[in-house]
Amino acid sequence: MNQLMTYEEFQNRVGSVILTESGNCPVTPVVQMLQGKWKLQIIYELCIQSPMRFGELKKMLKPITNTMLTNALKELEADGLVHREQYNEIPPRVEYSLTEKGRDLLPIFYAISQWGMKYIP
Amino acid sequence: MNQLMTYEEFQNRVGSVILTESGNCPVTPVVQMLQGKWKLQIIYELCIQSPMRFGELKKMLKPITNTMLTNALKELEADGLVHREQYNEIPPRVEYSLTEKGRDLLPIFYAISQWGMKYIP
DNA sequence: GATGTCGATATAATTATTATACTTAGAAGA
DNA sequence: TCTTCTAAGTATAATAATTATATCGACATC
Repeated sequence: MNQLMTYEEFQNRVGSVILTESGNCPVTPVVQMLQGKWKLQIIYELCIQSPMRFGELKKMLKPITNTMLTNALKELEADGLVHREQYNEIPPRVEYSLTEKGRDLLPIFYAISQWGMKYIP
Repeated sequence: MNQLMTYEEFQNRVGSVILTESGNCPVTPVVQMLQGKWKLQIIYELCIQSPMRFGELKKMLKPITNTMLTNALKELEADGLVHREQYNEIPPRVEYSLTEKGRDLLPIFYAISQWGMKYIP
């Protein structure tokens, strides 16, 4: 079982438990990492445009609060998905961008958007 | 823009806003539909094995509570992703399975598992 | 001076999730 | 008969996550 497994192989094997080389589930921890009301949406915005300032992200995710955006970005940075670049200007400027690890989540959004294209009216 | 868009086309276009034919975002509503601490994990379990009884699901998702499993399954059913089949026996037996709409989420889990294979130690 | 900017932080109020106990109708065992 | 057990929930209260609102800091502009 490796990362070159095709979708057809995945389909055939998903009936049994799929594990990484070290015996872990490759799905559950990722789902947990992306858990939280805003994380996926933040990452998707950064897929569309990157880098993005704090205020731009806030505008795109409109009803989000400062608290949640700050906390989510901190956790995404801690997980290595997002890079934070701070410029020492007044008023402050902070830019967020996806790391390679974060950009590698793009296929997930492709799959989501394919589903959405099919089922969202 | 249609659902036959390849991943390469998606990659090239994700820099601009991607929309369904009716002008909606095909990602955000799906993300919101799958929001909540347990929904993705429940669907993944049902990808692995289906149908599954309430108690089996509960065992697989171990620390989940009755309340959350019940509520999440109700919402997944309301969204047409999960089918609930109740048998009038004592003690009761209720089996949950994925609908076609639910099974079509499988590519999302494939993408997630590919990422997990690459990044989870 | 007074006001505005931007990326936060602080606090309290509201939801979401968890923990615990309980319900149901009958089967099986004592 | 009477108690115990089952499976799929429901009811209630406690805890955690999210939201609403106000504020900070250092400087620029009015």
